[in-house]
Amino acid sequence: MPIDRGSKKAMPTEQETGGAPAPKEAWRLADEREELHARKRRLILEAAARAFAEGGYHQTSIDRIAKKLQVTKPTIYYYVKNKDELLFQIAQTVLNDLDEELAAIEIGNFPALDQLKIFFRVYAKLINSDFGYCMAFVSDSVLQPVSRAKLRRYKKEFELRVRKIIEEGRQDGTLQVADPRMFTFAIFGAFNWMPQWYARPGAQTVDEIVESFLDIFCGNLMPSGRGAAVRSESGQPG
Amino acid sequence: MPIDRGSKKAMPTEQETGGAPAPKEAWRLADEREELHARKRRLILEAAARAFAEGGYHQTSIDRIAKKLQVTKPTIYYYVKNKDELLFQIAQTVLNDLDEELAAIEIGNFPALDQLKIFFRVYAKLINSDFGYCMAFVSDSVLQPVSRAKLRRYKKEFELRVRKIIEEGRQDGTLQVADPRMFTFAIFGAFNWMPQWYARPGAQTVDEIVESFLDIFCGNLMPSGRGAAVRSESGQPG
DNA sequence: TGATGAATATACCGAACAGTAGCTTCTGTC
DNA sequence: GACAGAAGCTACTGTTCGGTATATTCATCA
Repeated sequence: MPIDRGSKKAMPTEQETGGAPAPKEAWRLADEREELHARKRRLILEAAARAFAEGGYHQTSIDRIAKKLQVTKPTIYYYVKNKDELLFQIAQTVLNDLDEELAAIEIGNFPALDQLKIFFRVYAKLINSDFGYCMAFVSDSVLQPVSRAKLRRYKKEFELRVRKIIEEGRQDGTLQVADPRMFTFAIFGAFNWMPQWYARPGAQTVDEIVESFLDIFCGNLMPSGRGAAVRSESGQPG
Repeated sequence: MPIDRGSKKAMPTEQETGGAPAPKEAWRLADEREELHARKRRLILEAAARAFAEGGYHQTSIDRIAKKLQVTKPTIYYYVKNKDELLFQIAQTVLNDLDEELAAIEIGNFPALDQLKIFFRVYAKLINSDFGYCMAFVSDSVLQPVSRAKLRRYKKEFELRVRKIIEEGRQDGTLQVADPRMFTFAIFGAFNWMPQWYARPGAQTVDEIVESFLDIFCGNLMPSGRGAAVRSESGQPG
């Protein structure tokens, strides 16, 4: 019976078993094992995400994912409870990443407009990855109601945080926005749709596209001709 | 053996069979039958579109669609060749509708900006219907390569026609657009994403949302008070 | 060296479902 | 009223696939 995989790291805070302390060596090995486990789990998620993004959730069998990793189906099930779970974990991973990024942005005390731009540069990268694609396109309607509701709540929370930035931008006058709610939907829609038309090693890089989009939405019109989309603000916080 | 359902109406131009002409009555009845057939076929497509939109393509069995229509599965297959075909027909119907609308718009000699607005008012309605949703979200990756390629070509053609309108708008100065291609992607993305967040009988009507979006993209400042989204190029701070 | 348990494999089950064969029924025609 | 063909049904097939029971391998440890 496999142990509970839910707990993140289970860092053993000294010997819980009051008796003789297990040798350090044992703990180290246990940790390594756990890390290896986490790493393999991650590999599975990655293979799944790629497969889902390429062929769709239902057209992708667990067997196929297993074959890609050169293992067998039960091995997958050793690391993941369900096919659903697979998808759910993928989406959650993305949302966690996004959460961290957004938190960092919120802390750094930039002007709202800059916050928005920084956020969508990150967001565009993510949404064009296999993970991001799964989160945006695959996740809904496939999951169990509970997981679905959870993800929706999470997504909604995001949208609100971004909307808040937009509202700030409107108040300090750096963003000309009539209806922040609609604006949020529009800009998310535009970015979310990217993977539908953007071919990976296309003529344009993701970054170039992002700048174009930010131009469109944030009204940064270039005074002179082409490509004056100067990234005025400094780089990422960090 | 059922007759070929591909031909649209098969209007019998007088008696093809050189012999005795069939009585008019017979033709009339045949036409009625054919019309009834087409109508039923349409009902099937509608039921399918609704089911696909609600539950996803793969989660929807033909049996389920049949049950909704209070018939049995083989009946569906009497009208449609494949499950694929079902989806393909749905998408094609939408694209045909869109084609007609766009053609009408192109003919009427409006200014580009107006053309764009008229188009997206129609488009938003469509994309929020079951048919439109299926076209935008379900169709890809599910279909056979041939059908898929066909739809893609069709969609691409559209995008180009709309882009052309946008380019005209740029040239006559009614649209401030730096990169028409990117602008096209952005605006389509925003609209395509609508059904992901818009709840049918929501606080806002589709029309209201469309106007908000057109505001955002086409800089249509509303005369009354708030948020005069004057999109004349306000440079970026810094 | 034998015990333990993690990690992977083999082999299978049962359900769901697309699609079909072939029978029946109903309607208009001759 | 016999025929033809459209329209629909019951009952079945074949396959795919998620998921599992169970065996096997292998490293760690006592």
